[in-house]
Amino acid sequence: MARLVDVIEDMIKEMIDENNGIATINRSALAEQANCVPSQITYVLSTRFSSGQGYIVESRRGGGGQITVTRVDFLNKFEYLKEMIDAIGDAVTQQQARILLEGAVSAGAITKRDAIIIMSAVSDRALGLVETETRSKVRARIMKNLLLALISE
Amino acid sequence: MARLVDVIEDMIKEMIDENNGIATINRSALAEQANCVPSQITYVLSTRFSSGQGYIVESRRGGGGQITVTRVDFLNKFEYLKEMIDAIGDAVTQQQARILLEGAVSAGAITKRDAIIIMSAVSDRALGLVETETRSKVRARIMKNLLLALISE
DNA sequence: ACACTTTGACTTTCTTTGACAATTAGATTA
DNA sequence: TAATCTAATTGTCAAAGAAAGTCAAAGTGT
Repeated sequence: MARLVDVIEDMIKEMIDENNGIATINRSALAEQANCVPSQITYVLSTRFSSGQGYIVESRRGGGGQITVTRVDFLNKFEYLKEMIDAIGDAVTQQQARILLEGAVSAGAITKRDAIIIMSAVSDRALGLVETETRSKVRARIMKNLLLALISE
Repeated sequence: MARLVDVIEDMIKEMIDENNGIATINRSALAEQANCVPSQITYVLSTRFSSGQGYIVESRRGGGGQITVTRVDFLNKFEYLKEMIDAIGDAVTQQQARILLEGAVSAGAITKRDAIIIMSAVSDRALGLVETETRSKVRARIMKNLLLALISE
């Protein structure tokens, strides 16, 4: 028979998958669903969802309390940004920049906020004073610097 | 079910938003609206609108008494960034940019992280391809765009 | 034998409620 | 006018309620 820990682990992972990388758990409700005591959930969380395993677990006690489990993918994020920097290369147009940033957001590599910030720095409006011949090159350079700053922080 | 505290917190924040950063509250009326005892309002105020969270709460008892909640952080931040944009003007050197950003961080107007990001976009390294005569002007333009993006987010 | 699971009693934290106290503006009275 | 009363407000505090956390003892599988 499958071990309880495994059952619960799967349940939580499924919740995470179904919900964009974030599961919001009501401990006692989940315990009831899995037919076990609430502290079992705590046990699974601490043995299978540690930060070393790529998860962030936050919780609140008291009325309306809850546990949230977030899956973070540092490696992928890092890889993604590196590839993005490659893709930018020596020059990038405003359109290309926008597309790259949108892709990064939906891949979860950067936040929407950061995308907006970066876009505001490399828009044609921001770079209006740069001659059109070099503009795409300047844009590429700024954008790569911004992405590197995001990575190494 | 949504927590009562959260509901009330949102109600108050909405009032603040709708009214220029200042909410004037009648405790018992708000309690009735939220379907709770008046002291619940007091509880929310003390746990969610402390000065550490950027709010000033003042009150008066007795006939015609009331509670006012003022948001300070956002206003100050906003003002600070506006002045910063003024200070940048048409042109700004790398040194000046760094000093302005450090000031903004210690004033709490922007986070250290954002300062690093902005600096990475306006450093001489990022703007290396821009001719030296126009570089300070380009830098000013990018920096102002970035700050505006921060403000309006 | 050992490491890992499962259970449950007890603890800690946060929220909700209600009774009672303090304060104030305005009306009433001496 | 000055003092007093009254009604309208907010403040305080402790108890009850609603989660999640801890830890040690008992159970299981290899």
